[in-house]
Amino acid sequence: MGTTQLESVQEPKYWHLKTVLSEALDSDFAVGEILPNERELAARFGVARATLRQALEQLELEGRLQRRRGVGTTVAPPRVGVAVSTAQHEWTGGVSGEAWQPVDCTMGQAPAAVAAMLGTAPAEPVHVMRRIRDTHGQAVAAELLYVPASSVPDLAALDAPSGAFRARNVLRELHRLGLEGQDRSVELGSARADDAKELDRLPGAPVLVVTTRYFAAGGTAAVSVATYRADTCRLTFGDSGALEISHDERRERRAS
Amino acid sequence: MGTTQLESVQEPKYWHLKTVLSEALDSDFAVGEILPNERELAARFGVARATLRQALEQLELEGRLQRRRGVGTTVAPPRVGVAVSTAQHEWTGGVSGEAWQPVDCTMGQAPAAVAAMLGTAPAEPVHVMRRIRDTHGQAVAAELLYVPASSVPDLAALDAPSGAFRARNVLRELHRLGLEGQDRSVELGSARADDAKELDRLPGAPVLVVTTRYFAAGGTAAVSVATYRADTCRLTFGDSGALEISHDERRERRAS
DNA sequence: CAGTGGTCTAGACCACAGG
DNA sequence: CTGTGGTCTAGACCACTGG
Repeated sequence: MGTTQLESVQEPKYWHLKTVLSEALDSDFAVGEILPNERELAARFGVARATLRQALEQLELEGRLQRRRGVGTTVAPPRVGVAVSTAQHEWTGGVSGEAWQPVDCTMGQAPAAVAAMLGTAPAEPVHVMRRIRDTHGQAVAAELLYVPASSVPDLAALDAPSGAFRARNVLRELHRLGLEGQDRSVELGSARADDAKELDRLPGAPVLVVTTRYFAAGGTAAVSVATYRADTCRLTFGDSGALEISHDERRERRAS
Repeated sequence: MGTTQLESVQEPKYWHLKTVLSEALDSDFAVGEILPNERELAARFGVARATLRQALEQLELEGRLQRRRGVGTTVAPPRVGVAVSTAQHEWTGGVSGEAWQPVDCTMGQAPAAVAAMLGTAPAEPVHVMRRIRDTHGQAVAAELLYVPASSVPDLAALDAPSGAFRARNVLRELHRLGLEGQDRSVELGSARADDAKELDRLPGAPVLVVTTRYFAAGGTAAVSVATYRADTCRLTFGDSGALEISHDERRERRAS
């Protein structure tokens, strides 16, 4: 039977669907526009809702769509370039109220993996600081910063026991140490419940986990574990924090 | 310990399952060990296979599991740290046969977004080079390197029209230019069919897309789009390419 | 309240790896 | 060939958002 170039090779339906939807997004939809609901779309394409959802999930993973329960599916704006500076910006950021905003700071214990990086015993008390990073009014990252008590020995004992005030004091002490270098890694993860809440996502949402080791005074002074929303963020490194690639083409970079 | 009572809040089953499995992986399984098959596991936990799969997908996303059609589900080794050097290593890597291994090189046309970064017209001919990066005998990344013809004017016209030989010649010419700087971004993506094949994954598999702009001679000499397997890789930056974080840092952090 | 996306079920068949 | 994970279906109910 000379099947007339039927589409049904062995490409999964959801994959083909994703392609079709992707092209439709490029041509027929504007950023922020809401799509028909899932049942409607599934019916329109003649597939089960689960299959349609598989395609939508992929597109959301790629930052093309945004889905919110009770609301609907909207066309996502291009990913935001977020600078993960090679410099000391975020180190002092909490102090100057720049990118990172301290939320809380308590004494606690570092997870085993973090303790290993700090070179401390797992039971050694550390300051555990919570910081949030905003961009354009949107929370894009949640961080846990682990600072061994031994890194900031001069912290006044009469400090507030916790809270944003204490956070600023810890950061100030860290800043006085100076920063000799840092060491960073990026990997894919899924948001824990607490991070998800800060980032306004559901638990399990894909995130980029940036682990940074800060060196000062000949040792590891602190370790930061920052989780960035993978759907909306593009991490940028290096000199110019304004790389411009995404699903949308735009000239930038005038030879000024 | 048996099932206690207050487990049944409104935590999704797959989320709870994931937690249980994760702990089981830590305590009862060795790296490389194969798990019972999905139907068996689903029955054992009293859930539908689809629900069990949702938990497995999360664990695979976090690099804890590896699943292969026709084979089974195995416990994954810790993610391998892959250095995304801040230096010129990979620039010359293809020449010295270091990390990146050139596979092919043809004349072609850059995608619109890449052309924008190159500052060239979308129709301008560019060398499109394919490179693969291996670590411990495993392909961890596939790259497309776009080099405008104008960046390597001295390339002999009598070169091979394509292939790995031509790739090396283009890299040699690039190397002669010298490297003034670079600009990098990392974002989450899903593997295209061709990349997936090189990386021995299924299309749509999660990848970390590293886009690098190389500056030389006062302009953008080349653009690289490298896709790293997100399940097995942890990208490292900075001085020491040997960050030591092991796996998960689950931090339940329950407010009293 | 009605409508949305999120979760879950109990099946079915397919593509692939391996003996 | 058998057994595995991958895809797909047609339902159901739940949790959340908004008016």
